[in-house]
Amino acid sequence: MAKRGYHHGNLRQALVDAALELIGAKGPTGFTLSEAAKQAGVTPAAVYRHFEGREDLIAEAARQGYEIFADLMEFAYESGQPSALSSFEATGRAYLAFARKHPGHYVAMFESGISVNRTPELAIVSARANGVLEKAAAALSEYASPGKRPPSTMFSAHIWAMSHGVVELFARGAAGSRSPFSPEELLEAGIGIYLRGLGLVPPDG
Amino acid sequence: MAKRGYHHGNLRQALVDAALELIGAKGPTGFTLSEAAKQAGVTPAAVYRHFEGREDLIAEAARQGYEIFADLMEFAYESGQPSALSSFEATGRAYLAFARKHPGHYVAMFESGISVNRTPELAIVSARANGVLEKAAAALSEYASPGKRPPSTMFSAHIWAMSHGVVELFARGAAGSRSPFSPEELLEAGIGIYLRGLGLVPPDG
DNA sequence: CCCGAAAGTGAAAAGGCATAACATGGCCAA
DNA sequence: TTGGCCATGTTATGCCTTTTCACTTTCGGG
Repeated sequence: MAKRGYHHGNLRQALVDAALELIGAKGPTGFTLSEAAKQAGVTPAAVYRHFEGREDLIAEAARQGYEIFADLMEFAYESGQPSALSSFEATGRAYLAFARKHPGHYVAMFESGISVNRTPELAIVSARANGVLEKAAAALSEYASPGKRPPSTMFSAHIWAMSHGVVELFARGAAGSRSPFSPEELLEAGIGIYLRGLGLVPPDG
Repeated sequence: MAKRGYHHGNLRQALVDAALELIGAKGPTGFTLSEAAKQAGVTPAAVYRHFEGREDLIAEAARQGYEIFADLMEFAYESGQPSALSSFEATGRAYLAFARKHPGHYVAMFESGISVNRTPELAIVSARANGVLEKAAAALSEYASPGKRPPSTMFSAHIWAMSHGVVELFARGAAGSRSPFSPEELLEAGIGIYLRGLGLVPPDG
């Protein structure tokens, strides 16, 4: 697996790994194709044997991120079964956990400026991640009175939006720069209030 | 005002305007200092008579954005008075409206990677915008039963997070790429459910 | 009127992206 | 075993961007 001699052996993935590390450390702007190449022990031109360019490399990093993300969501969903509520809450927590444990992937996915519609592959895997949350929302939604519940796609969109907003505004950047609360308690409380609004959790203290 | 001869007359603001236009059109990555200079009818080196560099120019664009944003929030707040609820809802809507009407400013503020703690000025004006939302949240919060309401700073953080999440995920990028709902109805419904969770609006249909 | 400082120019260094022509060596087939 | 194909990497090159430095032009106050 190590680069023995002229041919690297596994350059494509080595470049993705280098990109992830650099993007996680210095942001999508600080990341340069040249530095990723150097880190992989190769000249910048070699990158073009495996990717169409800088953007394409970032897109592949994002794709792998969505793959991991979808897997995590599915695992969280299973862990919460058979309770619809605990399944849902587990998937909600998975979002923040993913952002924390995979900063490079997270930034490539949500802060690098690449569109999810850039390639069909990216759209598909992103839809898979989205699908898990929607499934969890749909199952939980059954327990709400039909009169006041929104469509489950809207339900999941709300949860995704709040999760994303909490991560972007309060979990990234200078620590706690914008709020005295930890992102975890912020998100937990926010989702709790939202679910109470749907009548899905009891209005206790 | 027009650039008559050697001296421009108003280059600093002309550069900011060019930057805003370019950032709004091609994203923070697509924006280059050189192109902004060209658009202002000046060589790239001239930029350094007014800004420390590329980042500083973006930061100034963001600062002006926060200024407009804070003004909008304050105006929305006043418009809703004396009702705490309508004041609050107006400020919520102002977020999305701002993102729609000032894409360049919005991107410079939230997608360019500049930190709000970059300069004291930026931190102050951002705190001013934040303060309006917090004030609206605090006023409305009075009507919630003391037992189940969160601190008003958390309240406003939730609203800000959901607004930001909706804009980022559903209002920007390929239109409607991730949801069949318009950002406006998504946000309106989401905030409505959240407020119901706090017992601040009646649980009607 | 004149002279100093503010504001813009031109040139050049350093570095990134991208392409093209060239080099290497792994692997398959005869 | 050996010859050659072609995937993979390198070197060379062009163009663009950021940033700095020395130089020039103009404005405005004494």
